[in-house]
Amino acid sequence: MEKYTQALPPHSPLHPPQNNSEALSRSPSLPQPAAALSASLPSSPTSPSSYLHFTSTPWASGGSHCLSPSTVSDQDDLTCLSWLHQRGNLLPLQPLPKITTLPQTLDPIPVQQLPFSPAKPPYSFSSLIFMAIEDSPEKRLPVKGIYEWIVENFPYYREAPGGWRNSVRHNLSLSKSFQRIHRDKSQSVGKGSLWRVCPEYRPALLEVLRKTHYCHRTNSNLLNKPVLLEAADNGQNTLGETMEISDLDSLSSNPPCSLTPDHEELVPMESVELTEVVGEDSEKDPLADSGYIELHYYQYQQYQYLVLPGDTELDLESVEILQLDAEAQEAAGSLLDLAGGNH
DNA sequence: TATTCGATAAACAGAT
DNA sequence: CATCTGTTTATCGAAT
Repeated sequence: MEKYTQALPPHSPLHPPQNNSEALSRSPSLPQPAAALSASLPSSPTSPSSYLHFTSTPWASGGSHCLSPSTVSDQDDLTCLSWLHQRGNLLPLQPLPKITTLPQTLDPIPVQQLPFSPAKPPYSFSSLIFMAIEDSPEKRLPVKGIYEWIVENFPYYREAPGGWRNSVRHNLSLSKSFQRIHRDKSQSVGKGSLWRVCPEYRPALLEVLRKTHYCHRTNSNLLNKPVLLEAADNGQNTLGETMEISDLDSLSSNPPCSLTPDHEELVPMESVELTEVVGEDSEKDPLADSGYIELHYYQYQQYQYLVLPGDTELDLESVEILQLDAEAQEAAGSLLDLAGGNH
């Protein structure tokens, strides 16, 4: 099944069923980060003067990813690794277009001009909203921004009846995973509030995404838009068998998420250097644009995880998860502190 | 078979 | 006034 190569704490959202790797197994109290990190991170920690900027695509720009200057508020998330796209020395990634197979026009494409109808994405609305918000520079979006992100990244919704927008709003209101944030009236542009992901539900949302991805993959690039489109084109049921992952309710007993300030900033992780994370076909999906496919880096409780792709495949089936111990955290700039240190 | 969950529709109120 | 946003309720189908 899934290839995890380390030992996660009992409360890990990605606790592996088995196959703990001794080489990557970590105890928070046993510093040995170099070996752990070097297992998947070729280079070792170096200059603290280099920092990784956690940034992402401005939701309204519709343009390329991760090109906007980083601000403090841009860097508040541990899961978005869009900064990877900013650093040519880290990844052989270039800023990727959001949609490589569809014209990025503002005008909707008439259905009759499309060679086929895009297949409905397998993701639940919660996942779509999650991706949209996480792909925003400040990890918060207005409803309209969520709409636009979904339409931009999933052509299905470009043509779908408008009811899905109602579903988005319904999901935002109903789901505990999302928080409504009142806008600063002095700077408010547009109606409504901003929405963000409740930090405590982020691991679960990530897990849902990961499982959804895994369950629907037929190749290593399941989520690539071309695959989605080709599947629809060929009438293949590449994404047909939906498997709903509903583990969010397992968190329903958790204390209500707090409105702690976003984590942010610059994280010294010069050591992170990845190669071979992208195949020759660099067409990306929205998850990949946000770093979900290539790599996750997030905090859960007192632990932090660095989820790396496997040797060559860029899919979540073959990721490796590294639990960063205290020393690694220090080398990485103490992300615990950045995360608020409330765990 | 009952329950759960997600999707969908609809109604409504408030804000812009 | 129209539109958008947010909430709530209800229903349905699929999965468990």
